[in-house]
Amino acid sequence: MIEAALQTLIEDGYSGTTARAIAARGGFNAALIFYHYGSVDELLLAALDKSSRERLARYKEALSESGNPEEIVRRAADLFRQDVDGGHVIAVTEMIGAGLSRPLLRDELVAMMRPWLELTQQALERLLSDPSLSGLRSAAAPAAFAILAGYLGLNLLSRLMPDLSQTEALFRLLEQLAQLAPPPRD
Amino acid sequence: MIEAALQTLIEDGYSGTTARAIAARGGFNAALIFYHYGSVDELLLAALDKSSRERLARYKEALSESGNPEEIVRRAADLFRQDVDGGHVIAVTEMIGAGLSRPLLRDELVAMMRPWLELTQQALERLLSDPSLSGLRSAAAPAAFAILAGYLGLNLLSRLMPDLSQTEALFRLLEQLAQLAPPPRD
Amino acid sequence: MIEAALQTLIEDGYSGTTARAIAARGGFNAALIFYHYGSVDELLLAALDKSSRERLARYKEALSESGNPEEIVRRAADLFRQDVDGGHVIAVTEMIGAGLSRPLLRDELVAMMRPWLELTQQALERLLSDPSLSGLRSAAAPAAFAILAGYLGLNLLSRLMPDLSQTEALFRLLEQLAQLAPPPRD
Amino acid sequence: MIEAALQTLIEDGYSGTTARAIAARGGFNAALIFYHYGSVDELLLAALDKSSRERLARYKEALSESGNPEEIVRRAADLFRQDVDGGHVIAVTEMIGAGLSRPLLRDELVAMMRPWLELTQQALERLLSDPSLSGLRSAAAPAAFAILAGYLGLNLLSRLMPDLSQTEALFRLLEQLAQLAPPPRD
DNA sequence: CATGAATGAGCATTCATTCAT
DNA sequence: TATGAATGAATGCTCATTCAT
Repeated sequence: MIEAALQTLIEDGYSGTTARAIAARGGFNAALIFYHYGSVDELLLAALDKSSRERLARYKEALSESGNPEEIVRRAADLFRQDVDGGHVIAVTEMIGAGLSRPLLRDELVAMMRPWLELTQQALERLLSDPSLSGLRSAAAPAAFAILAGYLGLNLLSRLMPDLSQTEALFRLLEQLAQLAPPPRD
Repeated sequence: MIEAALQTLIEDGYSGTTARAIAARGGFNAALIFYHYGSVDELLLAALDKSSRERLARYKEALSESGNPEEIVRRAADLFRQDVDGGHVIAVTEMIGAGLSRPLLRDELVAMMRPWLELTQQALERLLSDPSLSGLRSAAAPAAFAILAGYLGLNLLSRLMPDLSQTEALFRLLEQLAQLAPPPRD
Repeated sequence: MIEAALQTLIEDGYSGTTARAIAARGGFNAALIFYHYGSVDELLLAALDKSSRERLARYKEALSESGNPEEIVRRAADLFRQDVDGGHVIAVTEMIGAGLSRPLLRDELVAMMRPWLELTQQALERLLSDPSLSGLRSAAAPAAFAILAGYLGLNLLSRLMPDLSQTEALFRLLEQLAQLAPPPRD
Repeated sequence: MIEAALQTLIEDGYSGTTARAIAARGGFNAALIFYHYGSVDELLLAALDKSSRERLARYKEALSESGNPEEIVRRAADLFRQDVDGGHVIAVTEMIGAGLSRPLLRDELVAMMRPWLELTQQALERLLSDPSLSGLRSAAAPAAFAILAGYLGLNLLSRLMPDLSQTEALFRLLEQLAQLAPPPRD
């Protein structure tokens, strides 16, 4: 059910994700959605939450494994590629777009995004922990925000104009930049 | 009419931007939308196009005025702030979200985004024209793409979670980074 | 539901047979039409199909019962009178008029008319089976077509100008003509 | 204007014959229809009336020219073919279908049909004027009604199912039958 | 005469949601 | 737990008609 909701969200967009469309994809009765989740939005939120948790766990693992900055960037980029290909990012983006003008949705989405912000910020702080970079330490919070924003925006643009997408070139660029960073000490 | 459409798009999101909602805001009959534009989407596209052109012109002007990188970043940041406050970016983002699963919409939106991509890339190429940065010259295209993506993502996140927004800190960070860049020679 | 659709078609014509008009007559919600039939036209087609089948069965029975030509004509005329009074023919005619410029409708209507053409042709061939009429045998197909056309046209005209209708006189005439035909042999 | 109305009626059916559609075909402003005719239906009626008069005159001429029954049938059949091909009959039929449930339309249409009924009846009476056919003289009125009905019904069916149409075979049959009739005496 | 713009009513259709079973 | 049927409120869109110019 959650799977069907997510897939519909990814393929048909928020406005195409009707109770009937989800039910048709999942092969169950549309009324079940209301029986189990109360509303379409709540099912969508539950689906997104599950997907978010699972992916967050994988990112945590990838970032916690030791390695030099270059490797970390590469691992994160790999995960990002998987997420983009799997449509997970688009699902988040669709919900955010819809949630902007729906306070209830928004609050839930914010709660869902928070751990991502924290994870990113921690990862950055670790990268910037080298004494030579102490001047950049205060940049961790805004940079984390920017990375998350880029994560969404990049996916949005890549989907909109796949022909002009520069996402791959961008990842290679980031990997090069990461080589300039000092290796972790731990 | 275009004004009413844009405002509705900004305040109520794409799915809330119905012909009747636009008409109510603008104080005219909903049928007029179809008389003049044929469909709601076409009105929205026309509105977005107008808004996009106007803003693009202002950015072009701001970027073409001479100045060191720091000033250019500051001017661009000022424009971005205005756009975010005015909701222009959110209008684009809403349309992109909607256009993802609507090929007709998508094509028009891509055409609308292209000049922005070009403008950004040209500006970057000028910034990177200093011989000392020749190694980064090939980065202009992916970086332009990333900047546009950040432009959208940042606005999306800022709207979603205004309390956690780091946009201002980010701009200050960028201005600091810009100080490191070599000044233009011309 | 089918009943309400048919009655509305008969009384209000094709263009008056809106989902709301049908629902109002039947005392149910208009959305039900789309839930069960997908579209107004499909409901109309289903209604017409049911009516057509039922009446076809009755004609088949009436024509298969033995009797001399005069009796057969009389039985057919009786059925025709019932159909005209019940409005069944007008329902068909309205749909045909509408189907002329709607390919999908037309195909279904043609399929619905075919068995009538066949039944009429078979009945005529039986009437013309007498050796003395062998010269007319090839007339069965065009005559069947003409009879069906007359069936529709007569009803159309009778409805349009009931005061000038000569349908009854026509039936009496046909019965007289039938007396001239040789009785069946079997 | 009248031409555009007629063509639209023929090609798009009554329900497709909107003020806009007529205006688009004729290349004039839709409001003109209301300025000159008051309503779409009135324009349609005027168009039909003009067409009816013109064709009636031609039939009158064809039937009044001397000739044996066979020739008369052939001339009438030729005119019928022209009318069917030109769509004139379909225009009448569409209007009749629409007029059935619109009393105002109906009255006008009846007035328009009357001279056709009279013409047909007179032609029949002339054909039946031979003393040997005195028994059939009372058949002229119902037969005229039947012929008019067949005229409409045949065209309706021919348009609906052109592949199965037997109209041509029917005309040949009628011409053969006409050979059996006694030649006129005049 | 002619037109572009405007309007209110109406239409097919869809949707989230409810409810009896 | 699950479902088919039902409903009221929307939605995009079209239409005949009007009106100011």
